[in-house]
Amino acid sequence: MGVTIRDIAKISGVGISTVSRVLNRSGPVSSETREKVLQAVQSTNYIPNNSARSLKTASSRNIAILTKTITNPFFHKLIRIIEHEVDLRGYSVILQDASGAADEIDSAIELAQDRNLCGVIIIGGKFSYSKESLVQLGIPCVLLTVSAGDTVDKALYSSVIINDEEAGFQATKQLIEMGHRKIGFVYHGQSDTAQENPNDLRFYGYCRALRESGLPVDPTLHDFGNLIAGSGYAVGYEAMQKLYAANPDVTAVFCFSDELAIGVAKAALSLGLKIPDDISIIGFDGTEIMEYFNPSLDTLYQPADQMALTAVETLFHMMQGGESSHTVFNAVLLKRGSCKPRLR
Amino acid sequence: MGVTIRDIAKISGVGISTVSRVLNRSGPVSSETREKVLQAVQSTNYIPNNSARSLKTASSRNIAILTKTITNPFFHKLIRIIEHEVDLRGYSVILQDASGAADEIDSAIELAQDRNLCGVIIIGGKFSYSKESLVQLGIPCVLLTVSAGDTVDKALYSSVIINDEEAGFQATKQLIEMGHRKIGFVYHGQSDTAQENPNDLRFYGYCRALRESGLPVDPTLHDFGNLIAGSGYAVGYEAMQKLYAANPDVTAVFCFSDELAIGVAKAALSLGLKIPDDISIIGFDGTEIMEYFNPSLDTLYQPADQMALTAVETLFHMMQGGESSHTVFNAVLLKRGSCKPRLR
DNA sequence: TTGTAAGCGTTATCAT
DNA sequence: ATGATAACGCTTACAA
Repeated sequence: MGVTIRDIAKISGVGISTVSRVLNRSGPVSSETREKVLQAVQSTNYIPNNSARSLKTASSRNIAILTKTITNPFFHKLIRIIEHEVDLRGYSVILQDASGAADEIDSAIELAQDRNLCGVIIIGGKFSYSKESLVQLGIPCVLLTVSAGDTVDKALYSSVIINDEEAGFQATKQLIEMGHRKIGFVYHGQSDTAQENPNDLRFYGYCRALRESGLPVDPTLHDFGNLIAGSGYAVGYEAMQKLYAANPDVTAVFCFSDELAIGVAKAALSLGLKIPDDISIIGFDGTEIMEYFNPSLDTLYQPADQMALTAVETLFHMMQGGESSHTVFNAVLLKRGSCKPRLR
Repeated sequence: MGVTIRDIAKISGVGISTVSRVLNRSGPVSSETREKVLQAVQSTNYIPNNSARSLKTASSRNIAILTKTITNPFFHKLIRIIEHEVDLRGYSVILQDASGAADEIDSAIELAQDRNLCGVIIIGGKFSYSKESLVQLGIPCVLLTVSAGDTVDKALYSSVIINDEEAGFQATKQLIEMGHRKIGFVYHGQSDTAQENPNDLRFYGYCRALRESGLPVDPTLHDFGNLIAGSGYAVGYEAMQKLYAANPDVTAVFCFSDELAIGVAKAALSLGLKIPDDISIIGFDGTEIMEYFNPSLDTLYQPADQMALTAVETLFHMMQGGESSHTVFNAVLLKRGSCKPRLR
């Protein structure tokens, strides 16, 4: 169908290996010859076939983004930036939603081998990583927004995360300092795995802040039983309804994500509560919608751009044989007025 | 590195073509032999190399999603569903943001050849399509949410769109029937291309409704000059500020997207206007956030699931040699109470 | 029903 | 500095 390297060789009157050398700068070529070849490439619109190259070099110039909770707007932001950065480097992004897969790392392994992937960035989710699976994966892997925990050798993968526990602590502490005593925490429920995940970590931060202030960790403030399977908005909405039913005297809610926070806020407003007069709300992620919501909502900003960029840089570093690395960013509290000191 | 078809052949004591036949059901194999081969595949965890297959068959089992305005939440929804459907069919999705590219169809052509793509779904944007480029692309192509217009042979591509003009007409007409006379329209500005695009089409619908009711098409109600380059939220916010400054007596706004509508709503609220008492607002897309915004906002729902599914089905139909097709869905007005009859 | 062998379009090794 | 030529792992005639 298309024009091949052989055509270019023929047209420019050189051998195919010379063409290859020109295209890949993989060897010495006289500037004269180089010109002729480049001419031919131009005039024919020649584009090297990546499958052939991939077959030969066992490297496809494809990296995959693997994700579970693909509905989260914050993840969209990450994906968008990753795609851009990867594109800049001449690679393509394969998007793979692992929501369905029981063991998503396995689907990554399969994809990696099948598609000659050069690397994988895994976003979010509660993945069950193990030394074995990471080794079997066989290609550089960066975990973004999650960590594999201390049980796995840190050299086997890289990670880019936020200081989840500390951020959860700070948000809660701030609410406490504002005089709040009944502080709800809305998240996706504590996980049963031994894995560290943002969900649990932020919860631990929440608990630590309460404990340090001598406040009880009251299950009715964070455990709402089974919630509907739906978007973060819907989950947050339902959680807030249950929270309020169990604790009409709740005065503040800290939410695991902005998505949940909006659901919580909407439910609060529907219950006739005023934000921040009756109830203070803090979200997590720092997505733009939080500013445009009515009223604007406080949120812990995660530097999505930097995190995504770091993930890509780290991945390419590893792809070039570099060491793995583990970066932790700090969340920044953006105050928009949805939190207010509690008057006695 | 990995185990190859030759290994499987050796292990199961057959020829490699037999293995291939088993794996692809591409020829007769005795069930006995088949078993042996399958055994070997199982025990070795053999995964065929897609690059080799792709090189040989000139088909990569990859399809690409090309998009410009990748920030739009409605597009995220489409992408998510497409990815899922494509995955179900054993193919992978390459995500390509063409925001930067001057001529995005060119980057599609390059990608198509380079990556042996099997098909492309192009979402949104104002692409400059031409017969030539579509022909040169050489692979099945589905335009989602946009059309190439009447100048291009409909056989060269498929499309899945919404009835933009009619929906714009209906939304505006409803506002008129509610008694509104000064109705703003916030969109991304009329394009200069000859291309049909949703932006212009909804605007035409807006104009038609006004004309049919004998109302003037007042530029100060839809032309806000140069707006900041930012998210839809930010653009909507600024547009509403300008709209109100020029027309303090505006009583309704129809927005091209939900994203814009939220920016518009936020600006209106900041200006001290009450929704819907002082101003009625309608968005477009039917994204979930419209329900959770405070107050909930009316929107023209686009059936994202059906549209994405249809796009994938159409693409695969074409990939199997089928004809192109052009599907138009109808937008449905979801009333949430952000529009109210205007009292004289 | 099965195996042999010839490519697919590259890259890379080796002579020249 | 350049050009044959042998892989890479697979599919697919064609032979057996």
